[in-house]
Amino acid sequence: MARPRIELPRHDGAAGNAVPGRRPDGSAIRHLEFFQALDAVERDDVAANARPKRIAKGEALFRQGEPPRALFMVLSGGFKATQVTPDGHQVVMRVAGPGGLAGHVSVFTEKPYPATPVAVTDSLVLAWEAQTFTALMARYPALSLAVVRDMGRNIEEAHARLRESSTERVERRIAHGILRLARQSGRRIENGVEITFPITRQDIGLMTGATLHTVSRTLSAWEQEGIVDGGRQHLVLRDPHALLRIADEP
Amino acid sequence: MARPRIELPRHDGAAGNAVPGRRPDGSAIRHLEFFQALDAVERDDVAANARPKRIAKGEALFRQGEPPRALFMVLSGGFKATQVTPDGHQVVMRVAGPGGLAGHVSVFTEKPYPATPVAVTDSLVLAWEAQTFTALMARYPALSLAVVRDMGRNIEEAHARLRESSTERVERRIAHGILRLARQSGRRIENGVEITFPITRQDIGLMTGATLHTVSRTLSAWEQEGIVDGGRQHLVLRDPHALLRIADEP
DNA sequence: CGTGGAGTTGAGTAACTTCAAGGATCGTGG
DNA sequence: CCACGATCCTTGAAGTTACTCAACTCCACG
Repeated sequence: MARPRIELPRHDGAAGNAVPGRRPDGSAIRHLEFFQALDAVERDDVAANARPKRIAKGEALFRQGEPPRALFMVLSGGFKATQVTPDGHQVVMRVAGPGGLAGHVSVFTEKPYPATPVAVTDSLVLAWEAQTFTALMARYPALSLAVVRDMGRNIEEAHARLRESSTERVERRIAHGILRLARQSGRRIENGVEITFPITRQDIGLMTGATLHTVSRTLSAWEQEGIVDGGRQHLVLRDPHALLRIADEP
Repeated sequence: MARPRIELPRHDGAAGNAVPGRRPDGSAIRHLEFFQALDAVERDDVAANARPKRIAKGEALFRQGEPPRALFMVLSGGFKATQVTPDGHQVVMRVAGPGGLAGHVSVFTEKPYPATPVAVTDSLVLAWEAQTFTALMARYPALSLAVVRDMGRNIEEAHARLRESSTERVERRIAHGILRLARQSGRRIENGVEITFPITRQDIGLMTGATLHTVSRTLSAWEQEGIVDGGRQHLVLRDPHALLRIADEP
């Protein structure tokens, strides 16, 4: 699973990290759910128009405020997109794993990127120039529909979080946040579900609208009850069903 | 501006309220920002495939939980989309005025409608069958791009609210909520901006994650300071600049 | 002219945050 | 290989925001 650490990031940000070697074809994206509705020819063309890039752990794909020149799809690794408010607060808007799009919203609305997606692991992404991708969408209706479906899911998730954050107490929000993470990057193990995404208490707080203190306290309590098993940047759900109960009941 | 009260809603919900008279052509939608990127021929075809419907004040366009058979565009009037949580809480997810889409997200994700949009005034909408609209999108790339742009804005708004609800105090959230309303349905008047959308304190609370009590207290305080002028289901911003200050400063 | 939805206002309190301090774990360089 | 700095995590105590509970007023409409 561990990908060899890459040499050194050149320049700042994502610039100039193109993967040496062959240009991508359909085989790189065939397995992704996002592209299922495209046929082989379409996938090849879409992939051929992208540039692959490696992003080292801790590097940003792009930065909040920059004009949206490109849009990305995560092939491997993962990103957390954090937004900084004018007064210095931070929020984690989204975590994206393999198959996730990033930067597309800004490309379509033609407004600056609203957040900074930072790689939480060494990652591999495909990058399309803004105009290239919209041209592809015009050419392949199936691609447009895939985008629209993906954005629809984004909206539903955002609305779910919105609903949670204004009707639910912290404990339940944290439960929901963790379940969402598990759904997105959980792996069944021995006895439980492991969250493969490296994430701190702080991050969970920024995702659920709580302080890291409250998150820590809550997770400690759950650990007492055998519901989860925590570690540094690491979390295992021992009893997901109990979490579901906390998330959905009184 | 006042549209004559329509006779009587037949059946329940939105069924059977088709407007008698001519089928729509491009002229019905030409002025809407959403359709700007389409040419006249495309607009005609898109409009010709829609059915116009009148929805009386208080009626629902569709109901949360129903399968998404159609998607709608508001031509006149307005809707507030409220979602009811499993445990009985309510949230106002969105208000839509002329030019706003409704139900599209569910059509694309193929999941049940997540909320119930209720007309706050007698309203006129266009309705497209789900398959009809996706077929139109496949035929006209410009339509796809318009949809994608609109959804992008939805996402940005949802994220903005999400950020607000987890980093800001009630007073600022209320300020933001009211400014958002004003931007969407505000009308410049004598001295100030009137919110034409009929809305209760309760609704504002459900939009901003506050109780109606807190909203009432806050608005009362602002009224004292001459920032707003309130009435029953009615609100005038006397000093929008002051609200901006409250929304964006310490 | 009464009824019910909408709005106002006060008092008490719970849920979280803030403030504060210390402990655990990682990885890096000597 | 071990020491040390930087993160990350834990836990206690004090402090506040905004919610809950409760009572009352105002207005629009039939």
